[in-house]
Amino acid sequence: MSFIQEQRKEQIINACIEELAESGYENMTFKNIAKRAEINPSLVSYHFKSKNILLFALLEHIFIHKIEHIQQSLSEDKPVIERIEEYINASLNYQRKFRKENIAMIEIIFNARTEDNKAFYLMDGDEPDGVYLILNSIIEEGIETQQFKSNVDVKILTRIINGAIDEMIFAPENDTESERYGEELFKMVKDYLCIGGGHNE
Amino acid sequence: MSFIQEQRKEQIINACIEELAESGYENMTFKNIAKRAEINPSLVSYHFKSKNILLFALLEHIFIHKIEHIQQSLSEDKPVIERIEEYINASLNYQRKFRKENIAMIEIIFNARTEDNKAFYLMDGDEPDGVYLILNSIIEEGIETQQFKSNVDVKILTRIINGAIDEMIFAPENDTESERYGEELFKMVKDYLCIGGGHNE
DNA sequence: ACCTCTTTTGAATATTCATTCAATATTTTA
DNA sequence: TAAAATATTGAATGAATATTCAAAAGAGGT
Repeated sequence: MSFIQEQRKEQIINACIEELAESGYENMTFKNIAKRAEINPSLVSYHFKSKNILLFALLEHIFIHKIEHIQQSLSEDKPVIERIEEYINASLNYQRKFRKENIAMIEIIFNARTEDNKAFYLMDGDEPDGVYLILNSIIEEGIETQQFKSNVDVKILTRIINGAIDEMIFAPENDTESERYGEELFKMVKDYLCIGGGHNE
Repeated sequence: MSFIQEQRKEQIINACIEELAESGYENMTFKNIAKRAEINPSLVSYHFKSKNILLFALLEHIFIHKIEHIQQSLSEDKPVIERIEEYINASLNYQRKFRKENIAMIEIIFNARTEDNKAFYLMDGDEPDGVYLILNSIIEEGIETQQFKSNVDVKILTRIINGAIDEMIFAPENDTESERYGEELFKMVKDYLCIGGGHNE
């Protein structure tokens, strides 16, 4: 792919993110995207053969961006439980710092549909992916190295944590609230997860 | 309002719920609604002056339905902590039993926008409402009666619990999984919430 | 049976959308 | 520099949309 193509595609994708964050999915039309990118609407069609192709590219772009952000926040050498804390904080941090990307992601996931009309958010991959995969493997490592209780259900805990994190979307955009939220969530998870936290094994 | 109007409106609302659950927001057109209800598209316009009026009516209908379902599942006399358990189970139960209504609700909340283009899911009421309000007051009662720790942040905990519950949407529709999920979530909350659960107060 | 109000229809309107295409401009290659 | 490939434009197409409206059908009361 030529340099100019790369550049145009990124320009279009950025315009999409802004349009989505500001005006929502139903205003993410080729016309509005083009206006924001200061190009001709047909050019969007030219670079992305169809709207669905554009949506998939957009989603992948944001996914990678988010995963990278979280990965970078995780240390290698610290105890596993601390990496859980880092994961929670990094996720909440992403929501604040990259609110546009985060909202754009939500807009797509809950609005877009495949060609056979299946909602993105209801697609059931049996294997965890994306950020789910990261958290999953941290917890699994904790169990294997006997730092976490052996009877923990990884899938369930992953879901609970990510669900709690995602819910912060609805909260007002306030840094201190978000930090406290992370602290409390982590406290809760730690006691549940760590040996000697009050549970029967 | 005449009897026939009541009846028609309910018929239209039910058609909407089915259309939303089956085909999603962008297929919830007057034409499709009418086809499902076996009436003329203009008749939908006649009963609901605009699409947004229909959306609000629809949302209210489902909210009330959900709140009633949860309220009915809560006992009056049991200890507060058990009502938390009931709340969690009733919420998860609703998601399974009334999946159509639940998905319809999500479709609206994440897709619909006010006339000044504000997303429903990003509207910030400062006061909690709906199911948030129910859980909020249960926790508050527990704190006041000193059954729960005094330093618990009600808003944060409410958000964590509801977030974890909502995330189960993404799970495969499996009753046993959902029940186990509720059990684990409750375990976690109970230890966090109850005096003698391992925390400093 | 007649009148009035409500309900329902079918057609018409105006708008918006993604996509296509031929024509033009720009860049790359030889 | 000439030729070829790529990038960009503006106009056109066809399909789908919410909403309006005049007319028809139906119901209830007198």
